[in-house]
Amino acid sequence: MLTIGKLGEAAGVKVPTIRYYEQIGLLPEAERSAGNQRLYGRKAQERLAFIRHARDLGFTLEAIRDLLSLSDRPDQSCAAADAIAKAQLAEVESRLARLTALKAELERMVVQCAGGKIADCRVIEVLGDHSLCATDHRHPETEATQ
Amino acid sequence: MLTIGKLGEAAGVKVPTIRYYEQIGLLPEAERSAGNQRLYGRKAQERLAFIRHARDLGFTLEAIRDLLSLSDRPDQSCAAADAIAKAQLAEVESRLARLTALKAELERMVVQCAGGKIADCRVIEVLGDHSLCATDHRHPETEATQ
DNA sequence: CCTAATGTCTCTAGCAACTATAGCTTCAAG
DNA sequence: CTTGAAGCTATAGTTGCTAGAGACATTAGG
Ligand SMILES: [Zn+2]
Ligand SMILES: [Zn+2]
Ligand SMILES: [Zn+2]
Ligand SMILES: [Zn+2]
Repeated sequence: MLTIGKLGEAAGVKVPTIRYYEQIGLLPEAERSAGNQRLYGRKAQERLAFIRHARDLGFTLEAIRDLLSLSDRPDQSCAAADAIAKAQLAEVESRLARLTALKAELERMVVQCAGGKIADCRVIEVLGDHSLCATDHRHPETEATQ
Repeated sequence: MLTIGKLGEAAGVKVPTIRYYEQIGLLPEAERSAGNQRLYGRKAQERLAFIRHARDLGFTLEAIRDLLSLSDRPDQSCAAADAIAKAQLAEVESRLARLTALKAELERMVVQCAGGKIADCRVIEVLGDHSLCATDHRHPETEATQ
């Protein structure tokens, strides 16, 4: 059995984060020692590694909660799990597209500035006027509504 | 002079967001009408457009605060402004690199799953074991939402 | 001129996913 | 046996908003 510190070290997760995961019900309540300290076995370790890995891949805690409860029912179809992964892939792809546009725009700004006074700074100028931009990089949420 | 609603419409910023920007000192306190409602002129409109555009390009409010105070001093060198833009570009580039690795890993997961029971699901399997991954996508830099 | 509908006001609380602090108790090494 | 690290709980802070409650202001229609 591991203490919370050892578990965190093993999984690459900070101690307060583990307690936070327990608090929100992502990890079950840990066993306690005689002195009221949390103790973890192999199962908890695997569960935390799963969470950590999914977080690294950008899944939200809500998605991870669903994936975990799916993984607890090995006999069922994996369609739901695959759908969550596909949604996450789509999310990553859309962020990638947006960031690519952002990068292009930022590069343009930075390259075009000759480096003089603020009054002539291309960075400041472009920030004040989107029509100087080459791409439409506006935020999806705000461009769709209103 | 515009009311807060008209200003928000013009700039593509929601009304509570404008009040929030004032509250945190990003926008100056607005003039008020006889009935205590906020009124905005051309200068405020430009400032808000600047903020909106910089947000769209992924700058933090803190960076925008600095950029705004720089843009208020047109005689000074623009080196500081350029540095902020370059830092933002670097940030975007590093997020792009990470997201690219994530995308590859998610694609692999999704493609490899044959779609049967959870017990055989490649998605669940890979999430539980990073050593099944082809790339090292770890190290979670702050996953800012954009 | 009155009324109804919308717009605006302040204030508070909530969202994700942690992170940090304070003030304790428990544990392990020397 | 003492000391310092590690653990405990509870609360508050982070970023950039967003949502709600309950009251006041403004505007369009009849
Ligand atoms: Zn410049
Ligand atoms: Zn632009
Ligand atoms: Zn599957
Ligand atoms: Zn991995």
